[in-house]
Amino acid sequence: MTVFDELKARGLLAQLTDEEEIKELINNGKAVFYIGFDPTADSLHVGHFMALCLMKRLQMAGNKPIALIGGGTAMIGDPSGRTDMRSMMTKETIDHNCECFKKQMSRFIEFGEDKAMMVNNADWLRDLNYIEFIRDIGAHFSVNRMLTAECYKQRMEKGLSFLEFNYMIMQSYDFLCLYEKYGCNMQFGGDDQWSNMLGGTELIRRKLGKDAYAMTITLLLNSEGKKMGKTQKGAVWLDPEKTSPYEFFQYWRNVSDADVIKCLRMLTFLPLEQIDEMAKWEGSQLNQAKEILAFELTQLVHGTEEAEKARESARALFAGGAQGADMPTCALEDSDFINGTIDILGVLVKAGLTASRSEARRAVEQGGVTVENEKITDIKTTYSPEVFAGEGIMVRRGKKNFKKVVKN
RNA sequence: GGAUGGAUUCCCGAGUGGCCAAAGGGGACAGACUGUAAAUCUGCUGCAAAUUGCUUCGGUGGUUCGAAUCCACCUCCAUCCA
Repeated sequence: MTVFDELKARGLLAQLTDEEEIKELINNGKAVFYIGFDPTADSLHVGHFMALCLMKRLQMAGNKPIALIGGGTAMIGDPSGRTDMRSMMTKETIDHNCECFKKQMSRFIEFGEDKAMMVNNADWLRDLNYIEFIRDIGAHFSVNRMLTAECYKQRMEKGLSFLEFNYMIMQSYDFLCLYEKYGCNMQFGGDDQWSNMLGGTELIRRKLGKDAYAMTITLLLNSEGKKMGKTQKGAVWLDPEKTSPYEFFQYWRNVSDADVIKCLRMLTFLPLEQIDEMAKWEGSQLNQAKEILAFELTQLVHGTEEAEKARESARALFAGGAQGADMPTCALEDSDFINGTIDILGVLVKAGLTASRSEARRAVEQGGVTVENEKITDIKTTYSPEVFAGEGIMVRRGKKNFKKVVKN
């Protein structure tokens, strides 16, 4: 199966400028392509992960990837797919985030001579001369056309600043620069980037009279049409400090039935035949598919060892087997004890299982708190330091939030 | 620059002097049922030393016994006119 066919079969392809031409290029390893990542946070998340996987797949087929970090474009903020303006980030924050991105990306993609390349558009965007730029580049853009672009339409109601309006031009200019410097003839990105990407191919045509191509990846939406990889706490990060391997595992372990197969196809490297086989599973059997999904992804992101640990912990907790040694743990200090005891509310807050004592109180009152598999019903329950000695105790809020609490 | 409308809790949105920690909906969280899924039902949703106290309705001052609500100024947003 060719790369192109595989991508298609996995449902990764959304929109393409020229299917035949792109197929030809990537199947024969003739593409030099780039994907842009705006450093809007200090860690990559699942959305980026899909793009990185795509890079990897294409690299394996002999194509040359360029990872572009948007140290320049992040100064503006992409209005695509947003209903409100992004908050402005300082240069320092952006630069810090760029560094974080670089580190994380190197774990997935091999960079170096004849391998993948990493560039930062801050290098050419931040020092642009305004007048020169708008004469050279701005002249090729029609405001009328731009306003009809989907990414701006959404913002026509809520308001769009001139700053953000320029984002498309910057991204188009990136493509032009990469084309000229490195012969980059293709751009990939999320489906919400489509109009920005078209801006680039068009700019190259107008400016240089050459053809360049663009292709978007399907956005990973759940069955309710919401972007996956987001929780109420925020994104599911790839940084183990921000989203622990266990939490990461659990996120995928908990996707709904309707989404498992799609996720397996789009995110994992498992052979399609194997996934097709799983697609036949029904009912509770799908639970196994979820574990496979969670394991595969955790392995890709955090390595085999962490993936196994996460799987063991999860099995232990939910299947009621032996307690996993790698449970998320929280240690109490002497100062957490008042008059030699700590109450259940204090334990919950300290363990990060609830945000406040009020919330902890509610959780207990509603019968959602369990300590060492015994339901706690009295909010006045207290514990002395000895209880936490050695292995510590298992505190649980709700079905899926566990923490082992020990004392130093 | 001018005119008008607006800013309320995680989000949408009601509230135009005390009965307001603030209706209703969504979401989140917890319980039941299940398969760590979905759907459904129930509870719950500012903080705390918890029949009470404290902080919150864009910001700062003011009027009043009492302000989310009235007044002044400021900030931001939308629409129309330039």
